[in-house]
Order: sequence, then C-alpha cells, then structure tokens
Amino acid sequence: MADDNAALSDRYDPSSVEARWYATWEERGYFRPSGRGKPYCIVIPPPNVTGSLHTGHAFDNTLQDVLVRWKRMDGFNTLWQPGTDHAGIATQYVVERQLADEGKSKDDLGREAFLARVWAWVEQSRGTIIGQLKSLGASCDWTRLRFTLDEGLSRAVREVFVRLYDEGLIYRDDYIVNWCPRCQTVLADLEVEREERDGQFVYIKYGPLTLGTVRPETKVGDTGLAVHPADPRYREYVGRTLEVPSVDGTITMKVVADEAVDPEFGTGVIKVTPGHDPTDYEIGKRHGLPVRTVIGFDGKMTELAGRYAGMDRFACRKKIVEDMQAMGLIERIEPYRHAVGVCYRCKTVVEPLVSRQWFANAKVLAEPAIKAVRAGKIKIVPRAWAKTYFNWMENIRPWPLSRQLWWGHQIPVWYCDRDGSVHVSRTDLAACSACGGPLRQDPDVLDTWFSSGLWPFTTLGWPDETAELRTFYPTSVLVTGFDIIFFWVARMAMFGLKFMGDVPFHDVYLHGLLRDAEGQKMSKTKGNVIDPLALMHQYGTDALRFTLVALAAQGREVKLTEERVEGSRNFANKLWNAARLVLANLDGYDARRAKKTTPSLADRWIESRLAATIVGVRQALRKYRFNDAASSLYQFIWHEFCDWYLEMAKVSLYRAGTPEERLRTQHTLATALETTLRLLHPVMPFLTEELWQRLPGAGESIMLAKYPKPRRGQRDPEAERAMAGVMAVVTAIRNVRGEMRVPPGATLGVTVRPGAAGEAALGPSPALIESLARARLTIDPGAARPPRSALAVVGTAELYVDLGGVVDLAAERQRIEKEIGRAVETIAFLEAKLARPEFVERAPAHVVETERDRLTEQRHVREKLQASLIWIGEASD
RNA sequence: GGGCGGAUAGCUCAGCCGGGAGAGCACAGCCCUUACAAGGCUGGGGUCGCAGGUUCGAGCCCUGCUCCGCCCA
Repeated sequence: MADDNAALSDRYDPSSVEARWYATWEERGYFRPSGRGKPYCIVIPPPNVTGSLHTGHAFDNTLQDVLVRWKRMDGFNTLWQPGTDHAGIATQYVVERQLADEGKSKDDLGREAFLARVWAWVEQSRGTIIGQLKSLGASCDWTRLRFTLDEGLSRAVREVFVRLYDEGLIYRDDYIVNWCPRCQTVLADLEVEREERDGQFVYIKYGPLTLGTVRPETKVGDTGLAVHPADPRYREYVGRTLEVPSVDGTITMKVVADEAVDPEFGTGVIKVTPGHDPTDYEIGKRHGLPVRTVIGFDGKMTELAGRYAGMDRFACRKKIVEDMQAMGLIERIEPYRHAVGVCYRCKTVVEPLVSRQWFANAKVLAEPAIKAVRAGKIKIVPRAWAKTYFNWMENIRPWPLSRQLWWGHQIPVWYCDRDGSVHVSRTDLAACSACGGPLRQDPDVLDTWFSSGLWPFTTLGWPDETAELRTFYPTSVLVTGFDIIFFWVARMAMFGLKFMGDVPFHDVYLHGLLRDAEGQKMSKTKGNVIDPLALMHQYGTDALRFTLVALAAQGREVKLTEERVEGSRNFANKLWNAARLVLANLDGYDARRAKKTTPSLADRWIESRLAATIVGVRQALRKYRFNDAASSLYQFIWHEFCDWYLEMAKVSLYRAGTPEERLRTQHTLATALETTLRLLHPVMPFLTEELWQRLPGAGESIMLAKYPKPRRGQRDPEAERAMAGVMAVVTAIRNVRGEMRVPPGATLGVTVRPGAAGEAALGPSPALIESLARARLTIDPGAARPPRSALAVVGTAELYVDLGGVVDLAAERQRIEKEIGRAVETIAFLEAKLARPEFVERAPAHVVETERDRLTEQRHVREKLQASLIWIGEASD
C-alpha cells in the first residue's frame, strides 16, 4: 500500500476513479435497502423521457443522494426509489417534431405505429437518463426501476380512476377549456403559460356603444354585450337588445349587467363571446347567452364565422379589422402589450373552447391535503412555500383529466353507441353489458400528472399490498423544485391521503431552480443549457456535486457558473493532496500504541474543531440547509485541517517531535482524515471512497461505514482558546512580515513579552509558532524593545519583530498608525456604548461584561502602539 | 387585481433566537517553503435599497415607499 501511495499523483484525477467505484458499489448491492434499521425512503421525481437530463436534474438528484447516503451510513434501512415519467404531451411533442423533420405527421403513421415509434424513443431516452444518474453517483436501487406506463402502475391508474368515478369525484362535463391547436389537446390551467405579446386594442362600434378588444376575430362569435351594473354611463342600455351593423349584416345583441365587468377598463363595455373566453363563458351562463363556436380545434374559423370560415384565426383577425375599417365600424386602434396564454410545451397560443372532457373534483380531494399541511403532517421546507400551497389549494378548480393525445394511459371508459351507455372499468371491455352491442374505448389519454400523482405508492407496489409499501410508505422526504408544487406535490398529497389514508411524505424540501450566470432559465432554444456530463467530465463529478450542494441556499434562483465548479475541483484537489501528505507520513504507525500517547495542543484542537464540524454538518443536513453543510466542510477541511493542522503536524513529524509525539501526530492525522472523509462522503462520494480505501484499517467501503456522530466530551474549549492565542501570534508575525515586505524565506527573530494575561498558551507552543511563522522566539517578560524591530500587539502581549538592519522606519510608522486608527475607532465606539446608562442597566450582564473587556484590551493595544510611535521617533533621531 | 420573493463587498450570494457584517470568485503585494501554483502568506474593499418606528441595541422585528423578479386570476 505504501507503494501505491507513493505513486499518488499530485493532482486528483476523477476519471480514473468514478466509473470503477460506481460499478463496484452497484455490483455489491449497496444501493439496495439493508433490511435493518428504521426505514428511510425517497422517491425520485421521475425525469421525463424526453431526451437527457440537464443540470437542474443533477442538482435535484445530488441533494437526494446526499440525504440518502447520509441516512444509509447512519444505519437506516434506506431506499431511493428510481424511475422515469412518460410525460404525455412533452414526449409526444418531441417525437412529433422528429417526425416533422422527416416530413411526416403522427396521422401518417396512425396510432399504433406512432406509439411504437414513441416507445423506441423512450427506450433510448431512458437509457441516457439512467446512465447520467449513474455518472452522477446516484445511489438509487436500480433493481426497482419503475416507469409510469409499467403494467403495475397502469393498473393503479385504472384502479384510481374507477374508484373516483364510483364516488362521483370524476365526471364528464361540457366546459370551456384551454385548447392547444398545435398539440390538438386540452390543457389544464396550469399547463398554460403567460407570455407578453404586442397586440392591438381595437375600439369597435356596436351601434350606440363603443368597446375595445384585443381579439376582434371573435366578434363573429359575440352573443351579447356587458357592462358593470353600477356603471351610470350605460344604465339605460341594460336589458335592451341592440340591432348593430356588423361585418356580416346586422346582428342583435342583448346588453347585460355583470359584476365581472371592470368599468375602469377600456370604455367599460365588453363584448361577450361565451365560446372563446372563460370569463365570457361564465357571464353567458349567468345571463343565458348562447355559445357560438367560431374557431375550431384546428385554430381555423368555423362555418359559423360566415365568410371568414376556413381562415386561420390570426389571419382572420387582420382581415376582420380591415373589413370593419372599410365599413367605418372602427373608432380607433391602439398598440397594446398584453399577456396571452400559450401551451407550456409548444408555446402555441391556446384557444379557449367549449368541449366535453373528463374532470376530477379537485375541491373535495384538496381538503384533506390542506389539513395535512396545516397540521404539520407534511412539513414544507422552506416554510414560506406553504402559503403558496394553501393559496392554490384553497382556490382549486376542477381538474380536466383528459388529453387528446395518443401517448399515455388511455382512459378506462367505454361507450356503447347502440344504447348510449357509459362503462368505466378496471379491465378492458368488449361488449356492452346492457345491450351486448360493441363498445368503443374513449380515445383520449389521462393527464400525465394523474399517474405521477400516484408515484409515491405505485412505485412501492400499490394497488398490491407489498412489503415495500408497508415498510416505506409514507416516504421520508420529497426533494423537488418549487415550480411543480401544484402540478405534482399537491396532487401527490391529494392522492396519497385518498388512497393510502396517509401523507405520501413527511417532509417536502423545495429547492430553487438552476439558472445560468445571468439568471436566465436554461433552455435549449436559448442555447444556455449547461450539460452536466460535460462539467463532470471536465471537473469531476464530486466537484459538480459539491458546487450544487454549496449553491443550494434556500432561495429561488441558483446561479451556476463554471468558475464555481472550478473552485470545487480545487477543493477536491486540496483534500487529495492533504491525504497524500498524511499517507506519506504513516510509516511505522501503530494505532494501538498510538492511542496510549498524550495528544498535543494541536491534536486536541483539531479534534475539537472536527467535533464541532460534525455537529454543524449534521444539523445542517437535518434542516435541509445543504449550503451550510458544504461551507462547514469546506471551512474545516481547507482552513482548519489543511491550513493549520497539517502545518503543525509537520512540526512534530519533521522537526521537533519525539517518537511518541510523532506517533500521536500520525494517529490524529489518520483518524481525523478518516472521520472527515466519512463526513464528506455523501457530498463527494468518489473521492472520499478512493482516499478512504488507502487509509490503514479501511473496511469494505466507506458507504458501509458509520456516519460520524458527535460524542460527549469531544469539544475541548480549553484547547480551542489556547490555539486561538497561538494563531493570533502567528498571524501577527506574518502580518508584520507581509507589511514590511520581508521575504517569506527569511527567519525572523521575535521577542515575546507576555502581558497581564500571561499568554499561558505560548508556553507549550513556541515550536509551533516558530515553525508556522518562520521565526525564532525569545520569551522574556522583562524584555525591552530592541532597536530595529517592529511591534505587534496580541491581546496584552507584545511582540518585537527584529527586522535586522533593514527596518524601514517610515513604513513601520505607517503600519502602526493604521493600527492605532483602528483601535481608536473601536475604543470610541465602545466608550460611547458603555457611557449610556440605558445600555449598562438594561442589556444582559454578559453582554456588558464582554464589551468592557474589549474596551480594556483595545486601550492596552492603543497604548502600546503609541509607545511604539515614540520609539520610532527616537530611533530615527 | 390578489399573493409571494429579492435589493448586503467589484461579481455571485450566505447571514439561524436582535448583541459592531461573512464566504467563494475577482483585486493588490510577497513567495515555485519537498501535500497541493488547481498552491501558500498578507492586505484593500460595505451608508446592509430609501424613510420612519419598536428596542439599551436593528442587516435581522413593525409601518410606508422605490426598484427588480416570480406565481395565481
């Protein structure tokens, strides 16, 4: 092993490590639940099988892997359930576009051939995605991989549909819905995005009235006019029927009064087009206005549009305005920027249309889901999102379930055309149970979120009562982006409570969304997508993972930059090299003998700091404060272990150490590093395993090792205090060196004059200070300041740094004056604070005490520094 | 229209229960000191968006305002 270690490169090379360890872990079955301990379960947010994963997925899955690896090491019976989502409309759209590139449409192929084509794509995409997750180090139990269209999950979908139908919670209705003319399907409100578009606000004359509209083409679908009931301007028209000249002759329109009209907007009059606007649909219902469908499912004007029939809706908009202008029906036209609804997949402007669809009564389902969050049975982290959840859930609207797609779970409903009966069934039906006539299955499929809403229990086996379901439901935590609270989190909460009688997860951790450096959402069309594989390849998977964990502050935007990943790569390299140093110095190390030796101040200090880090990291993970965990680890490893402890260890290893001290140092090096690797493993699994395996006494895998636990008595406040003193002295000497431009190579003579506090810490540690500060120390309580020396004040001690013949008195004066300035400022602040009786009387005693101590110390510092100025004055004479 | 965020160093962002503000990167100076130049040491840099209020004390709590962003209708 020593030979291996000697051969360690001075740079960490992830490529030679990652694939090897992942394959080993998977082969040995480490990702499967151990079957021992309390259950801990995360179900993966199933990625859409629409291609490959982006950095946002890497983010989401890294956080899950951190939790899962941590809990697994902590002795839980851990399951990370993987799978993918068929993603109805999204996947169908991707494949349709592929076909379009070949000059074909899905209708050319027909339903069956098209679906075969989608399946082929799915196989490919799914392989890519799983490969990416494995590259990321995701410790999912791949033997349990699921897909929303799997036989079992499909059975669950039917079961749910039938039960809800039987309870009257699923029903068929004619209603105005969002229609995507490109995808040829209904969309739920959630699936419609708003986009700002430039348009025109056209003021049209309707007989004696004038009104503004952004959709003049729907004029031929108008069946009424509406005003606000309290609007005095139009009171006389309410209830009247107007004969108004229009593009297609004269039409009669009833004027109604409705609260929904905003009298401030436009002229205060609106045209009512119940067939093409949700608000108008409601108004029409209230006042008995008929629905006139003038735009069809293809986005073209219908027969009812008269001479515009067959025209595209946007072409018609232009034409109708021209026609009305020619007829003098347009009063004026204003440019107008407004938000239009577009399909969330293909960005086509949606058309509100009345059609017959299947709906779920979301209001009834939502109630228990609201209560569960209120009662704390589901804990949303960060808490602020609970408000958003309530806001939506309390105003939830019927959920349109059917989609006019081919890809997905076909709705388990059969119609008999002979007797008009409707049959809802768990199993396929062939003949009408009533009349024996042939049946026709509803051609539509279910909203993709209908099946993903069942994910936490269908992946565990439901509707069968499996052992996994009993063990792992409710799952422990759901980790996902805040953008799918409504789409997914809310639906899982509803379905879980409905069908399992319990919440689907105890915690929901909602993270921000990954953005590029400019804060832009990553998208393929913008070309700003960062490929996770490319980053992993260039910087190492652990570096990417560390970066993502460090960025996971509980905000809304997570801005990823390559520089950040580079920094993490450097961090990995730092740890790699620290381990090299440790490994290169373990010759003759014997753990059993080493344990009997006495730890030095440095040993006690690093052990205490490590204990503090363990507490900090565990606490951060428990609270899903991933970035805090990352910075604790970074701070400890780089700035405490490497910057200080390793440098101090060199002293006893190379210079001042007795054999026993050397042994003890080896022991601390080995154990502290070993513990640190375990503590870091969930974040950087590959590097930690690779190094851990090289340490003496390593086991089978770091994955099976215990996660570090805090133990009573590990903190050593005395050692931390003493080390703080040593570090302050070292820093002060280095400071003088830096400010006075003394070359780092030169050894400085330093006389220490301990002050009132005694600086007891200096006693056992001059060798440490000498080494770390490259100085030769003389400790003398009675020392006078030698000529040609600079002064540093640490606490109540004075350090005289001998600068040989080269002291630049002007530079020294400048340096001292700067420090006096700082002390004077602090003193003034503290004096003012302590002079106020309110502070002294009302602030807690310990706060007052601390401030008094600081004042005393700062006064002392100022005094010494001022004396130094006098000394400089004399010396320069 | 309703709701929710954000505004802190040049940049990107942390900052928990109120006790003189931190990190990474960037910047400046000195160093190839045998773990690491993907490095070391040192340093400069802040009216915590604005205005009030509560408090002995406010980046943090309250009110109002300005600007930016997101969600819902």
